[in-house]
Amino acid sequence: MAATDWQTATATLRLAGQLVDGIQEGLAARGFTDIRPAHGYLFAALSTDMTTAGIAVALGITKQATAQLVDTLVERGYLSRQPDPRDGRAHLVVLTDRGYACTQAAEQAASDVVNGWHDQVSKADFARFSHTVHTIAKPGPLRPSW
Amino acid sequence: MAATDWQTATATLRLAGQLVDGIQEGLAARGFTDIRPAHGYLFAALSTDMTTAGIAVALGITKQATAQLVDTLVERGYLSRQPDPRDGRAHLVVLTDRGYACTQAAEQAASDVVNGWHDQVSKADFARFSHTVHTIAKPGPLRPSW
DNA sequence: CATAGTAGACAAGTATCTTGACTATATAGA
DNA sequence: TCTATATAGTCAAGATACTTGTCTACTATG
Repeated sequence: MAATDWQTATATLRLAGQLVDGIQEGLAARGFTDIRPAHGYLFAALSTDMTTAGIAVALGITKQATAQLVDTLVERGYLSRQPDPRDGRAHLVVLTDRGYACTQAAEQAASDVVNGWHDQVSKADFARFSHTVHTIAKPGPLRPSW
Repeated sequence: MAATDWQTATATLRLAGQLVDGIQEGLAARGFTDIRPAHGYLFAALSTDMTTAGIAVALGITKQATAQLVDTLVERGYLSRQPDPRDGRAHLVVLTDRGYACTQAAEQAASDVVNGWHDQVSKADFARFSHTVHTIAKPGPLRPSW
């Protein structure tokens, strides 16, 4: 029996929810208990030498919301703000060692979850699934699902 | 080049986010502009003759949070509360006509998004994708991704 | 050098949850 | 039947993750 589009949609949403929960649990198991999913999305958007405004664009949220998340992560020792040598108004947001360790742990936790998927279907099915997801998920900001 | 597990994970999260955004836009296009994703999750959890407490279990959130969402949807004309003939403490939450129309619109909007996926890959790839998603997404509450 | 644009901070408000405490009703056991 | 316990729902307060609006300091353009 073929699944309806609606069933495919809800299964996709459940899968994403379970992935987020799995990453969250994996981070907690690795000692990062003060990180929430929203912080993970920020980490994922972070590349080198980004300003708050740049992160806001990458995340698709406002500068103010970004600044609040960055504030929290600076307080908790995951990020620091450095003056931008090329712009007196701006600060560059950089990962601390702890922040880098956290991103590594998050990637491992995500990998563990995806490996669990791998074990439930054939190698060929998983490869097709992965390929299809990459094909149909448009590039763009990685944001919370609301 | 095979994608890493991390890339598969992030693509899955982007896909889910785009699905939620698409449903949201589809609902707005059909005239339901005062519905938010959290309300959609509640609609999805709703079957006939459910109490607030039952919905809370189905959604995986507290009774209080459920009651607040139901309050909002009653105010906006999507739901009504009826006394439960079998339990003097309880109220049955039922869809109004408008609420039913909204769930239909949401399913159509979701279907439109999934059809967009369909068009980007072969029929066989989509069928495998759909099957794999159903296999690896564990049953359980359909909740927001954080 | 004047003007317009951008980075970020400050303040207030909204949506979606949480925990804790409470009332009213239901149910199960002595 | 009476009592103890569990459950449905409400009220209140607080946390998190956003929003809009406003403002200052600095940059860039012409």
